[in-house]
Amino acid sequence: MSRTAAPPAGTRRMQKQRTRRALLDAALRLLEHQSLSSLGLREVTRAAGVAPTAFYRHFRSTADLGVALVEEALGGLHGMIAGILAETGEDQDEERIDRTVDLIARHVRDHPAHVRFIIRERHGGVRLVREAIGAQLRRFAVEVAAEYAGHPSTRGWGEDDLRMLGGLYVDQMVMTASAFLEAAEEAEPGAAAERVASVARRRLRLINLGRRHWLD
Amino acid sequence: MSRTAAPPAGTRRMQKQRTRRALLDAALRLLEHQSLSSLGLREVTRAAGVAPTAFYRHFRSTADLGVALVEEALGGLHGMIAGILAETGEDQDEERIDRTVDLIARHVRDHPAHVRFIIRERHGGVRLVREAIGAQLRRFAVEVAAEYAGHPSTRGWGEDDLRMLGGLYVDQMVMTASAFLEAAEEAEPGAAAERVASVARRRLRLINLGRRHWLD
DNA sequence: TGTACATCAGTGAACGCGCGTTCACTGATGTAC
DNA sequence: TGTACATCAGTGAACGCGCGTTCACTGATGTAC
Repeated sequence: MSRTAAPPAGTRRMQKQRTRRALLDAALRLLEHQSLSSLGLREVTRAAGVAPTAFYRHFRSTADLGVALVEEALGGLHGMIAGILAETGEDQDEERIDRTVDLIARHVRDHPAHVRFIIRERHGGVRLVREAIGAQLRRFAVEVAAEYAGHPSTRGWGEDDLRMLGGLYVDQMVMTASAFLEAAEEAEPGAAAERVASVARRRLRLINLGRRHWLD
Repeated sequence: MSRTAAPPAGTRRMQKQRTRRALLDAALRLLEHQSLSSLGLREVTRAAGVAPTAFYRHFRSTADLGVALVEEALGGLHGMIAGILAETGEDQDEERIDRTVDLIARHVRDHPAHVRFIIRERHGGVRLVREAIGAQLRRFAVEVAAEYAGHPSTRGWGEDDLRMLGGLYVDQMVMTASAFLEAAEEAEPGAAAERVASVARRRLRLINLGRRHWLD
């Protein structure tokens, strides 16, 4: 182990990843109380503990960083949705509802900053980020629609109606996530979250009733 | 008509209102492409054609201006909702849906900047504005719930369920307004708007079906 | 293993610029008589 | 109606500050032999 021995391979790449992570984490923290369109490059690097110019080694702009956050926040979620829908059968609406709402609650609890970012920037002032989020949510809607396409409860539905249903479920999930986030800031977070969960379950129950009577 | 005659009463107040309007309009125009949390005071006064310091004669900050915009955008809408619900009877779901969706489409067409502002700042980075919007939307939800409380189709419903229903309708309307706004930016705005209207109508139809079977 | 050179993530100084806020002011409008 | 004073919406200069971006650099890591 001489002092001039070669360093372990990949050290440089790993260090770069660490700095990138620090930038993303700093941005997420700062975005709790402001919008992406007012997030400053110097602000982020200061919070991350690097020089302002280091930013450019990782992102071209804060908008570019925002697009990376969208991928990070939503890119890995596609499996999950299919998971819930596959695990519970067609005639277990209630169980599916409980699982879905629980999963959203847990996700918001575990990743509040990412969730807040998505909800805030979904209609925010940075076009590229708005479009990236929109594209991901449309993918979710298509996936949900595809899942229901094989179910007896939506037999005979047209393509358009299935896509309408998928979009309705996805929007409902996003609104539920948003409500859980707001609940966390109330006086009694636990009680507020339980109220949010109750409303979310009933909304889904009502939508499911509508789905089952769609072709009446 | 001497040159030193007294000016018409209220001239000063009217001129102040005109400047205030110019500031609000300039802000609305600038907010088409950015969020309130990145809107600058100097930016607004420049666009309004007044000195930066004139801003303080009207608002304490851009956040304060934002709260004024919320009141302007949503304050006058409370009558409209009750209007639709009162004009159409309980057994005219289809007509009520058509009227509602048409009214939203028209409102978005006539006041796109206000609608965009509300949708963008509903989850935006400025707390006071977020809370003002949330309070207004909760009022709408309560009003819709109160309207349905007297209807035979929701006889026997609990208070909680009625509020759940009101919130669901209001969220649906906001999402529809947002979709109309996005439609206006697509390649064929007319066709896109018709698609949005179609999806919105079917979503409301499905929710109405759920409502009618809630106590089955 | 050791050496010599190439790569490149992060640095620090410097720039011009627009920001929010303060202050004393101006001059038209409003009011009291 | 005319006069004298008060009010106050809008001005313009000045301030200190943080911004995004450029540039040449440093020194640890990577690579070829």
